[in-house]
Amino acid sequence: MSGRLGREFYAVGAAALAPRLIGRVLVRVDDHGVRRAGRIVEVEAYLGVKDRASHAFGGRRTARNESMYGPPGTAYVYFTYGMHYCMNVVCGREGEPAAVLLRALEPLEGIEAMRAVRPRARRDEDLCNGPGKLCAALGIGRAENGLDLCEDPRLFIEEGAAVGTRRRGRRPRIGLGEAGEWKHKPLCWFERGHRCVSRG
DNA sequence: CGGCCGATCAGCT
DNA sequence: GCTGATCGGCCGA
Repeated sequence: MSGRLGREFYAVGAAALAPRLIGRVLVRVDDHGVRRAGRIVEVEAYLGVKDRASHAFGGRRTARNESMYGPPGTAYVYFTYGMHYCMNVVCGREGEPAAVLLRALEPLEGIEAMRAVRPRARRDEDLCNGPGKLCAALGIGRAENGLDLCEDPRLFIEEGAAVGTRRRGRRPRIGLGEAGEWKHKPLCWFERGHRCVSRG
């Protein structure tokens, strides 16, 4: 049993936090008190107002991305493509909208509960190998947007075991449109060779 | 395995 | 009216 990550862990820039999240464990305690958890194996950093690929580019602030402006350790969950949710961990200083997108998990606990809500995923490694999939599997949606990962009993991240540099890969972020120079910056980190990474 | 496409809505022009 | 930090079904090689 390992402890919950605290405020100071999240109070760094997105490019510093992102690789440190690899190997940690995202925990969701659902309405029935059932724990669903997964080891973080793929993340992306969104650096803030200067990052053209970020929802907060240029200081953009709307109802959707409001939680990006909250304190470090806030969950930023947004709705996209008319049907999927994606979860970010807000980081840096409060008021500066930086965040790390959680892209893939290795399912560890509550796998039956995950299967129940994602019946089409045949193999365990297909339950959480994408940002929309992991939110669906863990039951993370609109109601979880803005939760404080440092305090809330329903959603938090445990220390787990950080993955060392040798076992980490790094590449450009996935799924961006034309974000200029920002499209190609290597701001996606993943655990090398892990079967649950969304793309090799 | 890779490419195309539809689902469906918030935000922007 | 178009695009998107996506997914899964269907198609062809």
